[in-house]
Amino acid sequence: MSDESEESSSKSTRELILDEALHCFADRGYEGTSLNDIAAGVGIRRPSLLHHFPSKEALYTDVFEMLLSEWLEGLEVAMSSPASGWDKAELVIRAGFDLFARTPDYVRIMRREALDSGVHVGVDLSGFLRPLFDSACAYFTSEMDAGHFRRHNAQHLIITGYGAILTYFSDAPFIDELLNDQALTPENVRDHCDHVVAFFRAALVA
Amino acid sequence: MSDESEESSSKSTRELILDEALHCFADRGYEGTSLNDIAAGVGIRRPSLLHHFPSKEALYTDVFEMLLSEWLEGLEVAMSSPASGWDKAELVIRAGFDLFARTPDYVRIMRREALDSGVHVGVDLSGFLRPLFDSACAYFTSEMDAGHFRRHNAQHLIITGYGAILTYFSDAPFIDELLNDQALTPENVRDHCDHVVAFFRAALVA
DNA sequence: CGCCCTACCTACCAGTAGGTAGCCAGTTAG
DNA sequence: CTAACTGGCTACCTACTGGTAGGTAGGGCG
Repeated sequence: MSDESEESSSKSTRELILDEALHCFADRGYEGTSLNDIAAGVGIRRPSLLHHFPSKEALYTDVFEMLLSEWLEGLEVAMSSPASGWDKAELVIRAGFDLFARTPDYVRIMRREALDSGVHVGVDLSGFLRPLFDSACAYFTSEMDAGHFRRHNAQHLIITGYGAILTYFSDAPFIDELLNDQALTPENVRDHCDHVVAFFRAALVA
Repeated sequence: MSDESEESSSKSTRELILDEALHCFADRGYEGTSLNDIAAGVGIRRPSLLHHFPSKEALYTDVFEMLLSEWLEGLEVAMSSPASGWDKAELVIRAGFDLFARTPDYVRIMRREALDSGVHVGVDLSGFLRPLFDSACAYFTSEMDAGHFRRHNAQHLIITGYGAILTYFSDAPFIDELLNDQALTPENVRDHCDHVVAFFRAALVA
């Protein structure tokens, strides 16, 4: 906390605002977050915040584009790996877990956006993600055609995986309560990742 | 629509308010929904709405208790079935799909509540669901001990299933865009249910 | 020195939120 | 017939929202 809220020296005010906004929007949603909340978290007044961003919506859009660029980068790297067969699927799953564990706030914002069907964000969310989705579909389809994976509908498969993986991070507070444990500790994330990998392997690899 | 917003004869105003509130809260969240929105949807003014419910929070809590009682009833019936082995697991999955397909608004409210870690609702969410969770855990553990299912960590397994199934309904608007199709048509729900059943069967049954 | 610019501030705006007070029509009970 | 209750309404309150206007301290620079 101390190196986040006070060190104006290392991070610019603009970056501090983006960080705080990310956290607030993830925690309480777009409507539940006021510009006063964000400004107070940074230690400035609302008008000063609006000096750096023209409007609440623009700030949110900037936060969301930060998210998309980080996700696209992280996932494309894993998905373009030269591995094949189950190795590649496992690599992508583990890369996703690493990525999401590093940025759980992003996951929660994405979830909220999916629930709101992209009302707040100006960018075309599904347009951004469809290339990833299509390439994953193509991969699974070709691997199933080659007989490396059991036959499943590739689109349904990816949606199932998307839900299974993202939920662990987006619903972490709820899972905490259900398990009486911290879902997002490194060892619990690793355990759950291992489980998901083993589960999907059992379902896909004959 | 017509038999929902106007038929004061068949449904009491109180019930009409609960229905409209359910829909609004599911669609735009607690903070994103104003009492004016709900009242307008029912065709009355805000003060008249507050004649039936003492406050926004009380209204929300009532909606949520409606949800919980319906879910508990629906799922407990399926889970207490005398079936065993994979048959019972499939029965519960299909019951869940039926239940969620019938009440997608409930799913979205539950998702929002999990994201907000139960800030708005007075009831103890995880306390309500823990019995279901524990009994599901016990079931899978005993089936795995008996060698009917492949060995997985039961808690992780259920969280994975919870995420995989709920997401299809909570993120339906987003999935619509991704697939260029309506996720919640009866045939698409059935297709996805069949996929999830086959997928989990492949993962669990040796 | 004056000039501009950045980054902050206080004070204010209009609009809207949730909630309350009190009035009024219709129905029902005594 | 009247009293009480129900379920609406208008009018109002306070608190807070996103956003703007205008002012100021201080740094860099010709």
